[in-house]
Amino acid sequence: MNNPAKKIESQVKDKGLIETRRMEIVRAAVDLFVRKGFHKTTVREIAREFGMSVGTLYEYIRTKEDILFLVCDYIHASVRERVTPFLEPDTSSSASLKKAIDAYVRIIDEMQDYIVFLYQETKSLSPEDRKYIFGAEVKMTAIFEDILKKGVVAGEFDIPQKDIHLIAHNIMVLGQMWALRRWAVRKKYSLKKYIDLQTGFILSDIT
Amino acid sequence: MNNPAKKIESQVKDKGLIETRRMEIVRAAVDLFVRKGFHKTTVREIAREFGMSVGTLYEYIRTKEDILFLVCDYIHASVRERVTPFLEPDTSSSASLKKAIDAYVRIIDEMQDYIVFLYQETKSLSPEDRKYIFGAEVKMTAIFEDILKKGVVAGEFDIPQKDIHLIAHNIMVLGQMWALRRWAVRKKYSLKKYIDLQTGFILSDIT
Amino acid sequence: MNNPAKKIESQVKDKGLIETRRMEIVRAAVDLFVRKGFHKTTVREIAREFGMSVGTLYEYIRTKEDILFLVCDYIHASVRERVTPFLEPDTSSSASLKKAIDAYVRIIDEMQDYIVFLYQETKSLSPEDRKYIFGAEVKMTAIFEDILKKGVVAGEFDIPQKDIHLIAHNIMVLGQMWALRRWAVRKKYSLKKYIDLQTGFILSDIT
Amino acid sequence: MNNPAKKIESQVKDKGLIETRRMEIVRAAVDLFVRKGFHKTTVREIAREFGMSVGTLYEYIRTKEDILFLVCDYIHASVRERVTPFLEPDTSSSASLKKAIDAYVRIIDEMQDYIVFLYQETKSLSPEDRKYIFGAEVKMTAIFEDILKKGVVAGEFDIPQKDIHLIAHNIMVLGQMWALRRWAVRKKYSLKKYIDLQTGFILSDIT
DNA sequence: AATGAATGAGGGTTCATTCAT
DNA sequence: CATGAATGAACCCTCATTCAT
Repeated sequence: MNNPAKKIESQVKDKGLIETRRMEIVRAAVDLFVRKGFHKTTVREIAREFGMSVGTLYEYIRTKEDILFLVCDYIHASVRERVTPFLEPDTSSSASLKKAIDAYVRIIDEMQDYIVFLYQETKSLSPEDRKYIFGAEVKMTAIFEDILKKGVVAGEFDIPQKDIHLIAHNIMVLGQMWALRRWAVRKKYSLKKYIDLQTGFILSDIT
Repeated sequence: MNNPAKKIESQVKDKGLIETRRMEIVRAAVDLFVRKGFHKTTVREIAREFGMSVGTLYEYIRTKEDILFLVCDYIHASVRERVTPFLEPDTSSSASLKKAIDAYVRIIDEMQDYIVFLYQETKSLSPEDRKYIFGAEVKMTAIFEDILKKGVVAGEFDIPQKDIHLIAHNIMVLGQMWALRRWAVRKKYSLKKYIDLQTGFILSDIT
Repeated sequence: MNNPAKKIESQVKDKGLIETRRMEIVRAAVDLFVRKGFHKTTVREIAREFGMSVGTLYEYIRTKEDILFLVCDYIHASVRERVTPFLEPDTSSSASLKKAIDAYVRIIDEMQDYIVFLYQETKSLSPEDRKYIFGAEVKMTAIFEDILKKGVVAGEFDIPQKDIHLIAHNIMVLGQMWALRRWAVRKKYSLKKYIDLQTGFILSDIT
Repeated sequence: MNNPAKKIESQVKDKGLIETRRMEIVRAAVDLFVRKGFHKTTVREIAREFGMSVGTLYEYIRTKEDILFLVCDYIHASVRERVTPFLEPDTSSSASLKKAIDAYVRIIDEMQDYIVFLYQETKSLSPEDRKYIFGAEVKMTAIFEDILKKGVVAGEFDIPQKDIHLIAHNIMVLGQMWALRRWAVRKKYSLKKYIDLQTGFILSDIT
């Protein structure tokens, strides 16, 4: 999928195999982590899910926290990867924005457990890894910043240069909110309704 | 401060003493939790900070998770308690709302570590306790719903009945975002600027 | 017995209890270590021998290496303690020396397994602890240096000042040799014969 | 170099190759062992140093302990091999002895780390292997016994038949002491001075 | 003959909780 | 009510050895 900047050491030499196995590890771990939390998931459980022995698991990582990093990175990359196809310019800037927000929130809807997990366990990463993950969040935010900027240039959006950053963050948060506050928001609003309303609010802020 | 609906069992009979001691426990635990996370904080450490023995600590709680619950409850109660004084009706509904948001975000700013903690560790609570904590969040949200409703009744705000709920949540989130995304938002905006901008967006949505 | 300069941290507060328990730990560990070697002895085994749980064991030490240190210290202290009574000045310097060597070698004979162990496992100590243990060896050597010096002062021994140190070491080694090379030396010499011969050699060097 | 009496099984048929490879293994392992100790050195590390895979390594040995045996044997053989050239009879028995001791201690000085290692890790060998290594020590001791016996026969040394054995051991120990007690002895004596003094003591015992 | 990924038993250590005093 | 020593299950991780390729 992607190649984390951070290099995790491995006993195994075959690069391709490392890639494959790590993907398997992530897939095994992510659901366990989401269901039980990072701390309550055992390395043994991951290995079992992974379908291999603990020993083999440790051939591909150094510590349990490496798995957490791999998982966090995977989630972020997945979101970005899945949003990307919906980012081609549309008939108008607001159409582009609408489409992007729509795709983004729908993807979050599908990955809600993962998003919640990300919010909760990022803090268990080492400062260094945490920084890397924040970097991924920044990149994601930049996607919306770009659309907004283009809209301003096109004369379609009316936003002071300085506020663009904040609105991009607001869009990010509005998406995450669908996952983080699902216990409340879902009771009253369907996904479609939620997207419509929130998109409306954003557009009213910038036009 | 407040009396958690949920009754945590205790070996001790004296109700007043229970109250006092639990407050001490919370104060000892909260900083430890915030600094190191729930899982990485040991009961021993809490007892040491608490100034009493582990044995005594366990006279007032049943499990480590009880402490987590107590702490979560305490944080929530603190926010609500500190916001309340700023809720008296002002000259206009929008003035009331502005004042409430301002107070709310400023309090979050002061308690940012606690807010972040809440987001991260609530999941470690038992489903029952988690529900209780969500209830507290609902109550908090209701504060903003009330103000919005009053503004609608007063003819000052123009919001479909159904959207009020969402906007109240948006306000809640805008506050928490100041804590949760501080690593990004703070680089560009001062607290005052942030409040001004976000309040502006909310008002533009409802007037 | 003695109070190691080095303070090993403990979870337990009662100083007396620490002393008692550590003595029990040492006694449990020493035979296991001697029989199986340090690395092949499990902390679990020590605990079982100790008659308590692993948890309890770890209340009194920090790491397995702490046990090794305790054991090494104990062995050294035992030898010194048991030699001391035989160190009162006798009718002549050579009588004193003979008595001291005799006592020393006989004690080594009784503690031979321990002595061999000391030679083999000291290297597993941290540099700091190793230095401490060497210090004990130096003190022991000083006992013989003292006797030799007194004999020189008394005009009974004829040794250049500079050589005293080496002869003291030779005496130390002659004792340890009885333990370290028992597989060879014992086949040919009884303990008494060994002591007589070696004492003779030492005396012929210095008179 | 030499051919251990003990036959270590091997998957490989080619005898010459076995010999060569085992020599490489020893050379790879010996420094690792000396530096980190037997238990703290992993087979993986040895293979890496050896420049081949673990699999290949295991073609030439059965267990990690086989490597230890090979290394111990190698060290012993090295000492004996290097001492041998200095064993031709000299003008007199005491000249021969002096030359032998001098060579022996100098070689120990050069191989001090190895000697210390031998003392510390021999116990990790199987009883059978240990016996073999002791045999090597016996052979080495016999070298000095021979010189002493010749001196007695020549009428140059005056030692009761029975004591020869012990003196030979004393010479062995005096050499090893230079390595084992280097932390103490070296502070006061140069190698040359040490040899002179100790040789003097030995000669005074036997003439 | 050479490789190196796979194995899994077992090691040291931690820590929430209990209970005798 | 208070204490803190005792417990032991459970955790993360290592590493000698094997075996399919």
